[in-house]
Amino acid sequence: MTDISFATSLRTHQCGALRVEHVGRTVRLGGWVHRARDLGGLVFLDLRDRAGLVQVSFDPATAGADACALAASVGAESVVDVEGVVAERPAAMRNKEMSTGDVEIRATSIRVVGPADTPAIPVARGRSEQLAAEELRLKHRHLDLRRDELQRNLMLRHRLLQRTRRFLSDAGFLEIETPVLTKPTPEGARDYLVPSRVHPGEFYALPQSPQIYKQLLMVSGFDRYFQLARCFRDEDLRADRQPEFTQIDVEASFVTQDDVIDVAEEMMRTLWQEGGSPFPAGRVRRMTYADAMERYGVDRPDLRYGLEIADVTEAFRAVEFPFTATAIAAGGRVRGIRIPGGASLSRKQLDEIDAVGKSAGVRGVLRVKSVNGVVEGAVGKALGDDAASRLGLQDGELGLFVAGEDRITNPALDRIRQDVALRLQLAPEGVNEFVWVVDFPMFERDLESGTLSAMHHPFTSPHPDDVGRLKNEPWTARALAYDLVLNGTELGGGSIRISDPTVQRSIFALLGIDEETAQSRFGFLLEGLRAGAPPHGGIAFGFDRIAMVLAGATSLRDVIAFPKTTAARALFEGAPSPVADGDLEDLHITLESVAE
RNA sequence: GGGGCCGUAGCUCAGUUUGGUUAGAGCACUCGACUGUCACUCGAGAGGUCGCGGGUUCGAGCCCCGUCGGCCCCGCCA
Repeated sequence: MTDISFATSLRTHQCGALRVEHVGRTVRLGGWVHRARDLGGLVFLDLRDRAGLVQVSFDPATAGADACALAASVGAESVVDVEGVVAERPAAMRNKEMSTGDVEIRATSIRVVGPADTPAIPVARGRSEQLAAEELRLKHRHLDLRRDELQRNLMLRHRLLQRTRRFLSDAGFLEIETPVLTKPTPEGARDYLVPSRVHPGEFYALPQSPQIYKQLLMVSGFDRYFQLARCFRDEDLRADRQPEFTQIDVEASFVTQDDVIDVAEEMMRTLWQEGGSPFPAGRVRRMTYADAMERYGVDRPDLRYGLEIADVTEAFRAVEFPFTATAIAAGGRVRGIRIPGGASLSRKQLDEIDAVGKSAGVRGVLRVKSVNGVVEGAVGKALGDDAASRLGLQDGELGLFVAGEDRITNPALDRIRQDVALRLQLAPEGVNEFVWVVDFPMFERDLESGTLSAMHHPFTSPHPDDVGRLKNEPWTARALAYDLVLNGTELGGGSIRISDPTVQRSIFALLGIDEETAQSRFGFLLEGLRAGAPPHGGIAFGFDRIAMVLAGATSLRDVIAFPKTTAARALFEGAPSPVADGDLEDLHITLESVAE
């Protein structure tokens, strides 16, 4: 790191940056009063800035009685201007828990330059004291952001942003900004709409992603593009979902899937290094979507632990066993996971796991224990003496099986698998298991209506081997689409795009978008593709999620300076809020009564 | 749209099971004492629309209905 001077006209050093090497220097500091200790004659203030804490001592002999009195009376979180001398602390008075704990400032003067009200929520907190309720922390965000944890998170976020820019810029990618006021897209998530004042009845939309713009930049010849793009989606929120969020948006021309994956993987490796978290050596493994669904029941498998899904349909096929018979007869399968050491799960825990399965849609979870090579109970009776081997159960293993169609059992097995891993603490600490999931299907098919929708987005190129399937069985066609998954969380995804306007039209047709609709919604893209489009593709990463993972946070709110609540409210600034009638008139908007 | 948990002093919580005198504790705050503390210590004090509205009851922080807000999850998020 380069040595930056934080000295200004009003201070010589940062509080938290003082060390033994500064001993003897006369310093002037500005900072927040973190905590005060008034011993009567002596007064100690812990002074805080973004670099950390430093102890300032006030002795009547050096600072004078007035300065001591002022130091004793200044309220927590006030900003003070202190002058003094850096002194080495006697051995017995050092504080090993402070990075500045070998020194203190012997103050000669103090001024209160920013007096503070008693803080609504505490900033300085004792070791065992609870954090204030998140509602209050969001309401008084300026105070909450003073806490060490959030300071560190936002400083990490800054470093990750800079590292991303440097990595991509060094790799020849150009940072190009795209509009925030853009065109509504009926596909995908709900748009945030912005009314136009000069065009009555017409609206802009905030972008869900810069997808079409970045493709047009490829058409324009900008080869390699990136953007730390703000995106907006008006959908219900979760701990890992905010209505506005930041994507690392990347697109490149004359590339294949492997080219995109190579760059993206190297970028992730760089960011994990910046975040100080281990990134596995060598190439990130790849798994097909079909494989992920078969072995883990999801398209974003957590590979920190085993518990792979096994198909035991054959063991039950010729057996009269009510739990499985109807499912098999209906063309379903019997699948489940085998848990080494699963015998330690209590009856109550197994009932809870059963409830997890049921809430995910299966009729129940079959529990099978192998003890001394023998499977007891109804399953043992039905399958016979070799039940354990037919189910692949090692001695002492517990099998949890469900029966039915894959589309039901996959999500159930996924949840059961995660639930068991959590109970048995199977995911090792500090381990990062990355995996590229590739060969996603082109489409999702609604079973009732038979309509197709794009799995990734409607500009995704079909897999060259599956183009022939588009005509008669498009729902079996794979796409050139890929996701990067870490420990069961999707970090980002992308695809090779369609660069041939004819292909794009045929995909629109499959999605039920007729020529006229395609023209009105995506005309500018189609026109671009007709103007000579290079083969291109890209990827987008959820930057906030990456920051969250690397900060060790459990909520996106802890890595965003001013986040929204789960109801998409901003408690600090109070948005959204009603506006004056006149403002609405200008926008040609009349409200229906919202009073009710 | 649905399910779950939560809302009592500035903050964190107890009190709600089984309705009953004046709603408690720790921290913070105010005042006082204290010259080596570092979550300083000690003494005293102040501080409450029990989220809000309605209902049941002789009586509601506690029971019922509604509502607002926060968090977690399902649906949703091309």
